[in-house]
Amino acid sequence: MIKSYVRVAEEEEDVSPLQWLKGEMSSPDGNTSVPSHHYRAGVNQPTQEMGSEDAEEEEEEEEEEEDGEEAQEDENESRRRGPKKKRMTKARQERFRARRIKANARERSRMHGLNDALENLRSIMPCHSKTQKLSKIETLRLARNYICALTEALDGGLSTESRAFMETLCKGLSQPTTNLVAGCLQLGPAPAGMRSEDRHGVCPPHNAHGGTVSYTSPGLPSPPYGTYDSAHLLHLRAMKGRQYENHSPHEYNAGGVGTPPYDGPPTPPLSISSNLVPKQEPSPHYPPPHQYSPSLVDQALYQTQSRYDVHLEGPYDSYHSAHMI
DNA sequence: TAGGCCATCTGGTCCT
DNA sequence: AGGACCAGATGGCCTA
Repeated sequence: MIKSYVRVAEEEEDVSPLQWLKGEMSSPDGNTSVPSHHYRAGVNQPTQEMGSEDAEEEEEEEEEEEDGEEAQEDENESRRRGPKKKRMTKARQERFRARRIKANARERSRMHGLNDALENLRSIMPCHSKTQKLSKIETLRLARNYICALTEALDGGLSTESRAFMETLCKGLSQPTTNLVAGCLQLGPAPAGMRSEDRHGVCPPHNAHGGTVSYTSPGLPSPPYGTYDSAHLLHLRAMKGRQYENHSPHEYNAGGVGTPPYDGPPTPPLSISSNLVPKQEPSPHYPPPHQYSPSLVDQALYQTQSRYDVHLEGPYDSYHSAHMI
Protein backbone atom coordinates (compact mmCIF):
# COMPACT_ATOMS: atom_id res chain seq x y z
CA MET A 1 0.00 0.00 0.00
CA ILE A 2 2.66 2.42 1.06
CA LYS A 3 4.86 1.24 -1.73
CA SER A 4 2.33 2.02 -4.40
CA TYR A 5 1.58 5.34 -2.80
CA VAL A 6 5.21 6.32 -2.84
CA ARG A 7 5.50 5.14 -6.37
CA VAL A 8 2.75 7.46 -7.46
CA ALA A 9 4.46 10.30 -5.65
CA GLU A 10 7.70 9.57 -7.43
CA GLU A 11 6.11 9.50 -10.81
CA GLU A 12 4.29 12.75 -10.29
CA GLU A 13 6.74 14.84 -8.31
CA ASP A 14 10.19 13.32 -8.18
CA VAL A 15 11.19 14.77 -11.46
CA SER A 16 14.65 16.19 -11.53
CA PRO A 17 14.99 19.83 -12.50
CA LEU A 18 16.70 18.87 -15.70
CA GLN A 19 13.96 16.47 -16.57
CA TRP A 20 11.63 19.39 -16.23
CA LEU A 21 13.84 21.45 -18.43
CA LYS A 22 13.93 18.82 -21.09
CA GLY A 23 10.37 19.50 -21.94
CA GLU A 24 10.92 23.22 -21.90
CA MET A 25 14.18 23.35 -23.79
CA SER A 26 13.50 20.82 -26.46
CA SER A 27 14.09 21.97 -29.94
CA PRO A 28 11.22 21.89 -32.42
CA ASP A 29 12.24 18.42 -33.50
CA GLY A 30 12.12 17.21 -29.95
CA ASN A 31 15.84 16.97 -29.54
CA THR A 32 17.30 18.39 -26.37
CA SER A 33 20.80 18.48 -27.69
CA VAL A 34 20.41 21.27 -30.12
CA PRO A 35 23.40 22.50 -32.09
CA SER A 36 24.78 25.77 -30.98
CA HIS A 37 23.52 27.78 -33.90
CA HIS A 38 19.99 26.98 -32.88
CA TYR A 39 20.66 28.61 -29.55
CA ARG A 40 22.49 31.46 -31.14
CA ALA A 41 19.46 32.05 -33.29
CA GLY A 42 17.54 32.79 -30.13
CA VAL A 43 15.59 29.62 -29.63
CA ASN A 44 16.85 29.24 -26.09
CA GLN A 45 18.09 32.55 -24.90
CA PRO A 46 19.44 32.92 -21.39
CA THR A 47 16.78 33.66 -18.83
CA GLN A 48 18.86 36.39 -17.28
CA GLU A 49 16.99 38.61 -19.68
CA MET A 50 13.74 37.85 -17.91
CA GLY A 51 12.22 41.04 -16.56
CA SER A 52 11.62 41.73 -12.90
CA GLU A 53 7.83 41.63 -13.37
CA ASP A 54 8.09 38.11 -14.68
CA ALA A 55 10.19 37.15 -11.73
CA GLU A 56 7.60 38.47 -9.30
CA GLU A 57 4.86 36.58 -11.12
CA GLU A 58 6.83 33.42 -10.78
CA GLU A 59 7.18 33.92 -7.05
CA GLU A 60 3.45 34.49 -6.62
CA GLU A 61 2.60 31.39 -8.56
CA GLU A 62 5.03 29.48 -6.46
CA GLU A 63 3.33 30.56 -3.24
CA GLU A 64 -0.15 29.72 -4.51
CA GLU A 65 0.87 26.29 -5.56
CA GLU A 66 2.56 25.58 -2.29
CA ASP A 67 -0.38 26.73 -0.16
CA GLY A 68 -2.82 24.30 -1.66
CA GLU A 69 -0.72 21.22 -1.66
CA GLU A 70 1.47 21.76 1.33
CA ALA A 71 -0.36 19.47 3.72
CA GLN A 72 -0.52 16.49 1.43
CA GLU A 73 3.06 17.00 0.32
CA ASP A 74 4.33 16.94 3.86
CA GLU A 75 2.59 13.65 4.32
CA ASN A 76 4.24 12.30 1.21
CA GLU A 77 7.64 13.54 2.21
CA SER A 78 7.38 11.87 5.60
CA ARG A 79 6.91 8.52 3.88
CA ARG A 80 9.94 8.91 1.65
CA ARG A 81 13.50 8.15 2.45
CA GLY A 82 16.50 10.19 1.52
CA PRO A 83 16.89 13.90 1.11
CA LYS A 84 13.74 15.86 0.77
CA LYS A 85 13.30 16.84 -2.82
CA LYS A 86 12.05 20.25 -3.60
CA ARG A 87 9.16 20.63 -5.92
CA MET A 88 9.94 21.99 -9.33
CA THR A 89 8.06 25.25 -9.32
CA LYS A 90 8.24 27.57 -12.26
CA ALA A 91 10.52 29.94 -10.40
CA ARG A 92 12.87 27.15 -9.49
CA GLN A 93 12.61 25.86 -13.00
CA GLU A 94 13.66 29.24 -14.35
CA ARG A 95 16.52 29.49 -11.92
CA PHE A 96 17.70 26.10 -12.92
CA ARG A 97 17.46 26.94 -16.56
CA ALA A 98 19.49 30.08 -16.02
CA ARG A 99 22.06 28.07 -14.17
CA ARG A 100 22.17 25.51 -16.93
CA ILE A 101 22.63 28.19 -19.56
CA LYS A 102 25.41 29.73 -17.51
CA ALA A 103 27.02 26.33 -17.20
CA ASN A 104 26.74 25.85 -20.94
CA ALA A 105 28.44 29.18 -21.53
CA ARG A 106 31.19 28.27 -19.14
CA GLU A 107 31.64 24.94 -20.80
CA ARG A 108 31.82 26.60 -24.18
CA SER A 109 34.39 29.02 -22.88
CA ARG A 110 36.36 26.24 -21.33
CA MET A 111 36.41 24.28 -24.57
CA HIS A 112 37.43 27.41 -26.46
CA GLY A 113 40.31 27.81 -24.06
CA LEU A 114 41.23 24.22 -24.62
CA ASN A 115 41.10 24.73 -28.37
CA ASP A 116 43.23 27.85 -28.07
CA ALA A 117 45.83 25.88 -26.19
CA LEU A 118 45.66 23.22 -28.85
CA GLU A 119 46.11 25.86 -31.51
CA ASN A 120 49.17 27.14 -29.70
CA LEU A 121 50.47 23.61 -29.66
CA ARG A 122 49.82 23.32 -33.40
CA SER A 123 51.73 26.52 -33.97
CA ILE A 124 54.90 25.11 -32.46
CA MET A 125 54.61 21.79 -34.21
CA PRO A 126 57.26 21.28 -36.86
CA CYS A 127 54.67 20.90 -39.60
CA HIS A 128 52.41 23.63 -40.78
CA SER A 129 49.84 23.53 -43.48
CA LYS A 130 47.41 26.26 -44.28
CA THR A 131 45.06 23.87 -46.00
CA GLN A 132 45.41 20.79 -43.85
CA LYS A 133 45.01 21.51 -40.18
CA LEU A 134 46.06 18.77 -37.85
CA SER A 135 43.18 17.27 -35.97
CA LYS A 136 43.18 17.45 -32.21
CA ILE A 137 44.22 13.89 -31.69
CA GLU A 138 46.90 14.05 -34.34
CA THR A 139 48.23 17.27 -32.86
CA LEU A 140 48.62 15.59 -29.51
CA ARG A 141 50.22 12.53 -31.04
CA LEU A 142 52.62 14.57 -33.10
CA ALA A 143 53.48 16.69 -30.06
CA ARG A 144 54.30 13.62 -28.09
CA ASN A 145 56.39 12.22 -30.92
CA TYR A 146 58.08 15.54 -31.34
CA ILE A 147 59.10 15.57 -27.70
CA CYS A 148 60.36 12.03 -28.01
CA ALA A 149 62.30 12.83 -31.15
CA LEU A 150 63.87 15.92 -29.66
CA THR A 151 64.73 14.00 -26.52
CA GLU A 152 66.46 11.39 -28.58
CA ALA A 153 68.27 14.07 -30.48
CA LEU A 154 69.40 15.76 -27.32
CA ASP A 155 70.60 12.49 -25.95
CA GLY A 156 72.85 12.38 -28.95
CA GLY A 157 71.45 9.29 -30.46
CA LEU A 158 69.49 10.79 -33.26
CA SER A 159 70.19 13.42 -35.82
CA THR A 160 67.40 15.83 -36.48
CA GLU A 161 68.11 15.42 -40.16
CA SER A 162 67.91 11.66 -40.08
CA ARG A 163 65.15 9.51 -41.38
CA ALA A 164 64.83 8.01 -37.94
CA PHE A 165 63.94 11.44 -36.62
CA MET A 166 61.07 11.63 -39.04
CA GLU A 167 60.03 8.12 -38.26
CA THR A 168 59.91 8.97 -34.58
CA LEU A 169 57.76 11.93 -35.46
CA CYS A 170 55.41 9.69 -37.40
CA LYS A 171 54.94 6.98 -34.83
CA GLY A 172 51.31 6.13 -34.42
CA LEU A 173 50.13 8.92 -36.65
CA SER A 174 47.44 8.43 -39.21
CA GLN A 175 48.47 8.01 -42.80
CA PRO A 176 47.51 11.55 -43.80
CA THR A 177 49.46 13.03 -40.92
CA THR A 178 52.37 10.75 -41.66
CA ASN A 179 52.27 12.00 -45.20
CA LEU A 180 52.18 15.52 -43.94
CA VAL A 181 55.29 15.01 -41.85
CA ALA A 182 57.01 13.11 -44.60
CA GLY A 183 56.11 15.81 -47.03
CA CYS A 184 57.34 18.49 -44.70
CA LEU A 185 60.59 16.67 -44.26
CA GLN A 186 60.54 15.77 -47.93
CA LEU A 187 61.41 12.18 -47.22
CA GLY A 188 60.04 8.96 -48.46
CA PRO A 189 57.55 6.90 -46.50
CA ALA A 190 58.43 4.47 -43.82
CA PRO A 191 58.85 0.96 -45.14
CA ALA A 192 55.67 -1.04 -45.12
CA GLY A 193 55.06 -2.97 -41.98
CA MET A 194 57.97 -1.40 -40.19
CA ARG A 195 57.42 -1.17 -36.49
CA SER A 196 58.87 1.42 -34.22
CA GLU A 197 60.51 -1.21 -32.07
CA ASP A 198 62.46 -2.35 -35.08
CA ARG A 199 64.12 0.97 -35.52
CA HIS A 200 65.04 2.48 -32.22
CA GLY A 201 63.93 1.64 -28.77
CA VAL A 202 63.91 5.03 -27.12
CA CYS A 203 60.53 6.46 -26.31
CA PRO A 204 58.42 3.85 -28.05
CA PRO A 205 54.85 4.68 -28.79
CA HIS A 206 52.32 3.72 -26.22
CA ASN A 207 48.63 3.66 -26.20
CA ALA A 208 46.46 5.13 -23.52
CA HIS A 209 46.89 2.04 -21.41
CA GLY A 210 50.63 2.04 -21.60
CA GLY A 211 50.89 -0.67 -24.20
CA THR A 212 53.09 -0.37 -27.17
CA VAL A 213 51.44 0.85 -30.30
CA SER A 214 52.49 -0.56 -33.58
CA TYR A 215 53.73 1.74 -36.24
CA THR A 216 50.90 2.05 -38.67
CA SER A 217 52.18 3.95 -41.58
CA PRO A 218 52.79 1.32 -44.18
CA GLY A 219 52.84 1.70 -47.86
CA LEU A 220 53.66 4.52 -50.16
CA PRO A 221 52.50 7.91 -49.16
CA SER A 222 49.78 9.77 -50.78
CA PRO A 223 50.90 13.23 -51.79
CA PRO A 224 52.45 15.00 -48.88
CA TYR A 225 51.38 18.40 -47.85
CA GLY A 226 52.54 21.04 -45.43
CA THR A 227 55.73 22.77 -44.63
CA TYR A 228 58.41 21.98 -42.19
CA ASP A 229 59.47 24.72 -39.90
CA SER A 230 63.17 24.28 -39.50
CA ALA A 231 63.17 27.01 -36.91
CA HIS A 232 62.32 24.30 -34.43
CA LEU A 233 65.36 22.38 -35.34
CA LEU A 234 67.35 25.54 -35.04
CA HIS A 235 65.88 25.93 -31.64
CA LEU A 236 66.99 22.45 -30.82
CA ARG A 237 70.45 23.28 -32.03
CA ALA A 238 70.52 26.24 -29.72
CA MET A 239 69.62 23.88 -26.93
CA LYS A 240 72.34 21.50 -27.92
CA GLY A 241 74.77 24.37 -27.93
CA ARG A 242 78.37 23.45 -28.51
CA GLN A 243 77.61 20.35 -30.44
CA TYR A 244 77.23 22.39 -33.58
CA GLU A 245 79.73 25.09 -32.94
CA ASN A 246 82.35 23.57 -35.16
CA HIS A 247 80.16 23.74 -38.20
CA SER A 248 79.99 26.57 -40.60
CA PRO A 249 77.17 29.01 -39.90
CA HIS A 250 75.34 28.61 -43.17
CA GLU A 251 74.65 24.98 -42.46
CA TYR A 252 72.32 25.77 -39.65
CA ASN A 253 71.38 29.34 -40.07
CA ALA A 254 68.48 29.44 -42.42
CA GLY A 255 67.58 32.83 -41.08
CA GLY A 256 65.58 34.02 -38.11
CA VAL A 257 67.50 31.99 -35.60
CA GLY A 258 66.93 34.52 -32.92
CA THR A 259 63.20 34.06 -32.94
CA PRO A 260 62.13 31.95 -30.00
CA PRO A 261 59.97 29.22 -31.50
CA TYR A 262 57.80 28.91 -28.45
CA ASP A 263 56.80 32.50 -28.05
CA GLY A 264 53.85 33.90 -29.83
CA PRO A 265 52.97 33.09 -33.40
CA PRO A 266 55.16 30.64 -35.23
CA THR A 267 58.05 31.89 -37.22
CA PRO A 268 57.53 31.75 -40.97
CA PRO A 269 58.18 28.34 -42.41
CA LEU A 270 61.76 27.90 -43.39
CA SER A 271 63.13 25.40 -45.75
CA ILE A 272 64.84 22.48 -44.21
CA SER A 273 66.03 21.45 -47.61
CA SER A 274 69.46 22.81 -46.92
CA ASN A 275 70.02 19.80 -44.75
CA LEU A 276 67.64 17.20 -46.05
CA VAL A 277 67.79 17.35 -49.79
CA PRO A 278 70.60 17.62 -52.25
CA LYS A 279 71.42 21.23 -52.75
CA GLN A 280 73.64 23.28 -54.88
CA GLU A 281 76.19 23.85 -52.17
CA PRO A 282 76.46 20.76 -50.03
CA SER A 283 78.35 21.22 -46.83
CA PRO A 284 81.57 19.33 -46.52
CA HIS A 285 81.29 19.37 -42.74
CA TYR A 286 77.79 18.19 -42.15
CA PRO A 287 76.50 16.00 -44.88
CA PRO A 288 72.96 14.75 -44.51
CA PRO A 289 72.81 11.23 -43.18
CA HIS A 290 70.85 10.10 -46.20
CA GLN A 291 71.06 11.23 -49.75
CA TYR A 292 67.66 11.24 -51.35
CA SER A 293 67.25 11.13 -55.03
CA PRO A 294 66.05 14.34 -56.57
CA SER A 295 63.30 12.43 -58.27
CA LEU A 296 61.71 11.40 -55.00
CA VAL A 297 61.91 14.86 -53.56
CA ASP A 298 60.82 16.30 -56.84
CA GLN A 299 57.79 14.10 -56.92
CA ALA A 300 56.86 14.82 -53.35
CA LEU A 301 57.15 18.54 -53.78
CA TYR A 302 55.30 18.56 -57.04
CA GLN A 303 52.44 16.64 -55.53
CA THR A 304 52.53 18.78 -52.45
CA GLN A 305 52.38 22.08 -54.22
CA SER A 306 50.05 21.15 -57.00
CA ARG A 307 47.48 19.16 -55.09
CA TYR A 308 47.47 20.65 -51.64
CA ASP A 309 48.18 24.27 -52.37
CA VAL A 310 51.17 24.33 -50.10
CA HIS A 311 54.03 26.63 -50.66
CA LEU A 312 57.42 25.41 -49.58
CA GLU A 313 59.64 28.35 -48.99
CA GLY A 314 63.35 28.73 -49.08
CA PRO A 315 66.07 27.55 -51.37
CA TYR A 316 64.27 24.38 -52.25
CA ASP A 317 61.76 26.26 -54.33
CA SER A 318 64.37 27.29 -56.78
CA TYR A 319 65.80 23.84 -56.74
CA HIS A 320 62.44 22.32 -57.40
CA SER A 321 61.34 24.75 -60.02
CA ALA A 322 64.50 24.15 -61.94
CA HIS A 323 63.61 20.51 -62.15
CA MET A 324 59.94 20.83 -62.80
CA ILE A 325 59.95 23.30 -65.59
C1' DT B 1 26.61 7.94 -48.40
C1' DA B 2 29.62 6.49 -44.66
C1' DG B 3 33.02 7.97 -41.67
C1' DG B 4 35.92 11.40 -39.39
C1' DC B 5 36.08 15.55 -36.98
C1' DC B 6 34.10 19.08 -34.51
C1' DA B 7 31.13 22.17 -31.42
C1' DT B 8 27.80 22.09 -28.22
C1' DC B 9 24.60 20.49 -24.73
C1' DT B 10 23.99 17.74 -20.85
C1' DG B 11 24.27 15.33 -16.45
C1' DG B 12 27.33 13.45 -13.14
C1' DT B 13 31.15 14.00 -9.92
C1' DC B 14 34.38 16.41 -7.21
C1' DC B 15 35.97 20.41 -4.93
C1' DT B 16 35.76 24.99 -2.69
C1' DA C 1 25.48 26.49 -4.04
C1' DG C 2 28.22 26.95 -7.69
C1' DG C 3 32.27 26.21 -10.56
C1' DA C 4 35.54 23.00 -12.92
C1' DC C 5 36.07 18.96 -15.19
C1' DC C 6 34.70 14.99 -17.65
C1' DA C 7 32.42 11.85 -20.81
C1' DG C 8 28.36 10.65 -23.52
C1' DA C 9 25.04 12.13 -26.96
C1' DT C 10 23.81 14.62 -30.89
C1' DG C 11 23.83 16.96 -35.17
C1' DG C 12 26.45 19.66 -38.70
C1' DC C 13 30.14 19.88 -41.99
C1' DC C 14 33.41 17.92 -45.01
C1' DT C 15 35.66 14.46 -47.78
C1' DA C 16 36.64 10.12 -50.08
